Amino acid sequence: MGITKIEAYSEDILSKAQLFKALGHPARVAILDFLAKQTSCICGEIVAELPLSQASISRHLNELKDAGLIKGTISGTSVCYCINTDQIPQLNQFLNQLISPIDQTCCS
Amino acid sequence: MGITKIEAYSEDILSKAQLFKALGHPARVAILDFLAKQTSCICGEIVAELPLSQASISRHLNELKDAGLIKGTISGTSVCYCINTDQIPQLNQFLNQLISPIDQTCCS
DNA sequence: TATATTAATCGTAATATTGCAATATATAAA
DNA sequence: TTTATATATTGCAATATTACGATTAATATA
Repeated sequence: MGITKIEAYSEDILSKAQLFKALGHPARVAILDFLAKQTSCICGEIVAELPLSQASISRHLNELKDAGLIKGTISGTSVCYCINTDQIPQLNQFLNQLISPIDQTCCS
Repeated sequence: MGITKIEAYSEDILSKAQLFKALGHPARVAILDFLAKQTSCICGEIVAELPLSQASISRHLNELKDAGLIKGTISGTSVCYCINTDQIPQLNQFLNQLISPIDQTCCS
């Protein structure tokens, strides 16, 4: 999506931005939302759930996996996807830091 | 970034995806990180802080503003930007829901 | 008024994303 | 072994994003 000067930012910033980016598409939010309500999941069910082709969903699943937001294991002809919670606290912490009490005297 | 079938998702999903998308760039994460440490801020200081041109930063600030993640008021020749915390809880809640205890029997 | 300062906007080039159709791959079942 | 089922991958075409330089707009100051 255009040229990003990734070399100029800290690992920490880049890591968060990448995770948020992976979350920055309705299909992927919907997939995670769906997975959060399941104990396990097969890709096919997601295809039935979302208004996208199987190929598109496969791509989104792959992006989520690359970002470390889901993990999957192959079982027979189906693949089981689950949410990988490892990265979530990092994002929650960042968001909480944004809320943290500051004296907003200028823009309010 | 390609054609997204936004009309097919719920408002709730779209809203979250849009916020995450706005957070999905290192420059914008860095801007928010910087703003979180200030009580007030002038755009010029951000320009000095980041490895981007003034024009690029102005665009990122505008995107953050459009997303409702910052708010700004013009004061003299400078503009004061602050974090708008209104949307944050929505994201925190979503992330927490992803972590929420589920019986992951399949992918572990 | 003229000049300096600050931030927004415009134009353009490079690159990334999205979606679908078609195809490939792999396992299960007949 | 053949066929069916399920998921992944590839190859476009359309569109969005990013960054920068140059310019513009607006205010402050001399």
